[in-house]
Amino acid sequence: MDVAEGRGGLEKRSGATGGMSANGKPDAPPEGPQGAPREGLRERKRRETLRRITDAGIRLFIEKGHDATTLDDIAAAAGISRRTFFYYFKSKDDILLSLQSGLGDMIVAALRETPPDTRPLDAIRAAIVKVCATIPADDMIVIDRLMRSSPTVQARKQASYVQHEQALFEALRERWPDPQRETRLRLLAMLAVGAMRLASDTLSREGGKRPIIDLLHEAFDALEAEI
Amino acid sequence: MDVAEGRGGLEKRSGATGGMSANGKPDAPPEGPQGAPREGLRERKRRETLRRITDAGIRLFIEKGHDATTLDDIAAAAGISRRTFFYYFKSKDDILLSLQSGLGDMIVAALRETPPDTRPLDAIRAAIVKVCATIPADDMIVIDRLMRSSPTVQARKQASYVQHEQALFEALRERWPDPQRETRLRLLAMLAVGAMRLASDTLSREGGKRPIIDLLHEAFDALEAEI
DNA sequence: TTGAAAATTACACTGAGTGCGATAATATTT
DNA sequence: AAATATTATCGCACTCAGTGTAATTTTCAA
Repeated sequence: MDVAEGRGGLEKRSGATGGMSANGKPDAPPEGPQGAPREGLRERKRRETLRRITDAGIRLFIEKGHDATTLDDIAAAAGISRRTFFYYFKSKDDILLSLQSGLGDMIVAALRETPPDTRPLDAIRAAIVKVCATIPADDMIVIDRLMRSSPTVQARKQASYVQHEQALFEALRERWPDPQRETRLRLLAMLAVGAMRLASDTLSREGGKRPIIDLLHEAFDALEAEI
Repeated sequence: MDVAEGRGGLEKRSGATGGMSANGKPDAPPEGPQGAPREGLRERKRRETLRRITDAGIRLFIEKGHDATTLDDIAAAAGISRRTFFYYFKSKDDILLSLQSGLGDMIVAALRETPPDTRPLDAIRAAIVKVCATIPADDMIVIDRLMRSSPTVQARKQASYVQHEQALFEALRERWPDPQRETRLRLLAMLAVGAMRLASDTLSREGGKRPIIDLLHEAFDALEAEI
């Protein structure tokens, strides 16, 4: 019983990127032409199973703690075999990590959709705010708490911030390719990811008292004032 | 065979903090009064064993790769039982991580020994440079390469940077307690750790062509120019 | 010397993750 | 519709990391 109780949204997970992005099997649907892709039975089942695994995992992590939850528990609760679990996720930890790993790409995508004449830092801020706004605060807090309960997961989460920073930097450089400013862009990427970290930490520390958007703007304002 | 070959210093490891810093058993010697602490047989043996384990681990990681090296291999090569390994290290990965984890404390310590009238950023830079100067470049590169060969170790390494940042921030705040500047100190800690990361990455990428000190100053200069 | 503390070990156990191969479900082609 | 390919599911056996326990030996201190 490491992490227990937990209030709001839990049966209606939302911004889950899906599993196995780095593995090879799922996460690459047939993709019909366009308009009415039809989505196929297989697709639907796959996503349902993915969802069932994720929900079962999170529920059990909350109920019994991360370490005390075995893969057999999760598989049983999700109605699949232990072996099938590994068809969807590379590891137990990836249940939680998969909810975080898509962030980097989402931010980069949002950055690209930003008006052409925006200043770099404003563009980054807008992209991050836009992405974070789509994630329910309750989910964010629950996931964050669970991640803290396992050192390995926590470490991988922090490592993913480094990935985000790298991806962000590359996206920035692609858009503002002036070599003179490369260092500045690197600094901005650091700063932006730092602001995300600060906001996320504060959100968890406060238990969701203030909305993540406010915390993000606050962090950006504070750091921007010092630059 | 993930990571193979490896040139220079390997039998003469140096900046190893020792094991189990977070566990509970070793790493807390009886500590004689002062002057000639006498060091005791027990101490000496403990450190020798620690060294044997570390050297055996690193050698095997290089020879056969991180994953292909089992704890039995390491224990056998170090002349101890498998069970005794866990008396010295919490996990296989900690062999590598222990070489990194002491950095934070060393930097904080060096920061405290800095002249009283130094500017924060200069103090940080001096502290980091001082600590990094004590670590042989060859060791740094080998360790870094090994760490990259295991995703878990790599993640934990990056997580340790976050710890360093936090420790650094707290040390700074302790010395410049003005609440007005708290955000700036946080930014400086981010920046400093970022500079370390940049320098360390470049060192590995270049294979040690330029000394770490130069790279550090370069990174600090570049980032400082943008602030 | 004697008794406490620390170090070493064996043994047995849990649980994560993998390789292999079989079978069933879905999709695609003819 | 039947044949064929692809994908999903599963079981089994295996390796290996890591832990709990308890016994034994080595070092230290009184």
